Amino acid sequence: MQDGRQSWKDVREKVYDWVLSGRYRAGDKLPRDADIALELDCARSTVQRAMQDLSDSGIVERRRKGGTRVRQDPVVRATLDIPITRREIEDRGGRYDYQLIAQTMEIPPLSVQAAMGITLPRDLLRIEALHLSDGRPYILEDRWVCTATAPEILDIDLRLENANEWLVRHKPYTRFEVKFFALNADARTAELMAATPGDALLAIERTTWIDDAPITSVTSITAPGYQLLSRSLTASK
Amino acid sequence: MQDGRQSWKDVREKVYDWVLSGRYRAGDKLPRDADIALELDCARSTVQRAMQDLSDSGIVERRRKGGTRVRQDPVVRATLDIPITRREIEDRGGRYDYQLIAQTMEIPPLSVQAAMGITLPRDLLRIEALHLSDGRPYILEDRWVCTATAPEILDIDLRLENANEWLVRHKPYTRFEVKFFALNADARTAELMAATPGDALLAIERTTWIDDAPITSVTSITAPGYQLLSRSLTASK
DNA sequence: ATTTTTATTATGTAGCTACATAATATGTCA
DNA sequence: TGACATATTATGTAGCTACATAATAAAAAT
Repeated sequence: MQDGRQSWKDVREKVYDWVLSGRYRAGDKLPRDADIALELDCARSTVQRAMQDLSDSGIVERRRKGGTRVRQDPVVRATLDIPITRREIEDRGGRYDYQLIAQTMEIPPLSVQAAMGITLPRDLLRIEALHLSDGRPYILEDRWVCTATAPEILDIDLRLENANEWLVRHKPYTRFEVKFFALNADARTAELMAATPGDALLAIERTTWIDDAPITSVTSITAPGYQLLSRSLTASK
Repeated sequence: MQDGRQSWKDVREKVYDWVLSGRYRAGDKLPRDADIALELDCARSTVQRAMQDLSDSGIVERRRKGGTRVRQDPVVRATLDIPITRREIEDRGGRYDYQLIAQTMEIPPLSVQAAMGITLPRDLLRIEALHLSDGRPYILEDRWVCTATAPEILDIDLRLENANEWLVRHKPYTRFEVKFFALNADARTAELMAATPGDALLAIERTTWIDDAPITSVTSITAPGYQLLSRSLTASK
């Protein structure tokens, strides 16, 4: 960085220090960007970038003409990376295995229809598969694929190729939703996951669309003890 | 927007369309920003902003001198807003109630010490409290507060004032971590939450620091059926 | 007094330039 | 040939200007 110059990250930190030190408290109005720029001796565009980031992080609220205020009820905004399962395992140094359990054409249950936003019921491709880490069950996935949106998947041999990875490479999406919840392992899940029936398992449901057409909805049931961690934010980037 | 001008969001959409259409596939190298700017007739800075956003979303990878490539293994990057419980309930039109269960000074278990990064065990303030929605148990929180970092909390009457809200207003943090997992309700939790022992419950553990000093670590056990949803990303902003 | 219109103001954004930075490619010397 | 120094290149960032946009405040009209 050049001498007299300072990064927008420095500006963000300085402004946030004002909040930390109590110079500005929850609900207080901050000076306008131009005045902050003057005080910190930098360009308004630099302040703008810093304030935008503080706004993205949920620390301040900005309104045109209204100015910038410290948020009353700061939300905790966490960013989660949900990697491809194979990578998640291999990055930890584990051995990844994939096992197709079942592949059928079925009319999905109402819960899946709702998640995908489907109105008239139609046969979808259902794939049940097991992801293993070092030979142990890691994630049990129950996937529904809309063959109207992704007909090419019917030509794939899903015993050899992983549906998740094929979709992620060949069917980029424009929108997605993720849902987290806990469920008790039923007898079949417990057997497949080498768990005890009744065990509390973390489930992650993901649905993707290309524009308004649903591509796939998958519920990943994780092995007992699985934990999902956020990437630390706020001071990072 | 002025006539000839186009937003960086338009540029992002156009470039993403190239990925969707297959003009550039996973692993392919995209033209340099300057050339894209020429093709789309806009400034390089606009392309830079668009590409930065695609990079943030996990769609492309950028490296100085190396250029920009479509990611091989796109990660699903979800953003979660974890609001203050009172707001979460009131925003849905519910009635919020808060109930302090216990307040003690204790040496925390190893798991909490680990989460906070504490080396030498010391008495911390432990708060157990129940958040209710329309009179029904909603979240059971088990909180540990580092009284060295936040001594002022000892002057607060926690029967009247909610520890979470007090901390969030008076102890802004510079770093935090979130962890999600599932657990089976034990007898005591089941009783407090009006659940059945063994029920699978979603738990959210949050720890905050100011610089390197831990402030608080809280495990929020949610009521049966609780679901956590992501804010939809990618096409938004 | 109330509604409507107009001015004002703070943030938002695009384009430009100049330079920093990091990674790679090239060239030089032993 | 291999190690090291140097040049090149694409992205990253700060500062500037100009104008857009939205929200509010002030003024005018009913």
